[in-house]
Amino acid sequence: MKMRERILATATNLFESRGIQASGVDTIIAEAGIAKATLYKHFPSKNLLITAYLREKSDKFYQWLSSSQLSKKTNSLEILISLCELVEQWILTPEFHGLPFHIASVEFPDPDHPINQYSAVLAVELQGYLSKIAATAGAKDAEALGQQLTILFEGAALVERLSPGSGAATSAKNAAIMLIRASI
Amino acid sequence: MKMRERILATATNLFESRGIQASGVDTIIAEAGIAKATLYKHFPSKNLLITAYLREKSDKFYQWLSSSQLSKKTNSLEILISLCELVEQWILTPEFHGLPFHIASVEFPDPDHPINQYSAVLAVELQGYLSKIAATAGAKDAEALGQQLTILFEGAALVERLSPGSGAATSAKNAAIMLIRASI
DNA sequence: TTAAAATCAGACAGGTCTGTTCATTTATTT
DNA sequence: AAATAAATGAACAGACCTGTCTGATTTTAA
Repeated sequence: MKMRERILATATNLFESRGIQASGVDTIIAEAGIAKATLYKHFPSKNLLITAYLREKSDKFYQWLSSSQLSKKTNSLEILISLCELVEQWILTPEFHGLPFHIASVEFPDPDHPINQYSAVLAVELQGYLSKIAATAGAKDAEALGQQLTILFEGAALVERLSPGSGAATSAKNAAIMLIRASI
Repeated sequence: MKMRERILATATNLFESRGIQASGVDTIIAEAGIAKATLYKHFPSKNLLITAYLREKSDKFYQWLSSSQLSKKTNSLEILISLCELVEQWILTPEFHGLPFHIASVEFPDPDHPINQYSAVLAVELQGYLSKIAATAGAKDAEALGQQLTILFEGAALVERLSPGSGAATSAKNAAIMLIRASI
């Protein structure tokens, strides 16, 4: 299945550099150097290609987090602070171009559109993931802290994207650490 | 100049309910009940219409803030906490559909595109505005606090838009108040 | 080597978009 | 009432979009 990966990788690059809607199928196949029929054989519609892109990006983020030694920390405060530092790193990675599901939800604002619905699912997934870490770390109100961390994460991703180099990721990390300290 | 306002109001409604790119000129004129030439007389291009929309929305936000009794508070802590409550209210208003300049920057991700550039200007404007309030309230590091409030504001706007009724605005307000208390 | 599957190039349909043009009609103003 | 300005409806150009289809060619497997 080398073709499928190549298409997805090319689409990912275009989606993140030019936007999803702005990346036409013709552009994707030209960039990937393939025929149009080939793309439509692997992804029967552009929506399915976008969905695959969103799923893959989320998966990679969680894989990256779990591949760190996050779960090996014993001190509950350390776990959460490490999480904040990892998220900060993630945002400051040069390949970071904003949270994909969030961008997708803005590009497809219709609540009935499958891309918007899938984006909402991925957003809930993220908040659940962060809340779960807060819970295992023993935060007083894990749900509330999880939501606050989500807000800081998404906000920092936004501001850093709109004003690169403004230090938003670090600023959000510092805010998150303060909230965590107050919640443990 | 009644026509100009009518066009702008109609465009605003469509931009916020369906998205900017998804709202074609033909849809706008049909909804406003006018001829196409009339729209292009008042706004020579769609970009200028979008720009006018963004400018107006920012202006209205600042006007709304300054029309509150925010500046009449004497206690510096009270000023900032009132600000947080006002922003919370703003987000929870039924007419709120996310921060316009932020949505625009996602819909036009090309840094060379005039809409993206104007969005960046408005984003900087917001952070400067919040930092200034933090400074006059006597925060230790007004720039840092201003940025953190911006991140919380934008993040809450995002999450509340993607998951309406999730309490993100209130969650962000509580986080902001904690940061403010630590900074005064 | 032969049969099957995958990929290719490109045309095509049917739709959308922004922006222009023009002759006609409606409002406004003097 | 006459002159000026504004708004109308409708067609048009030129470009782009997703998705389908066809026949030729290449790659893979038996």
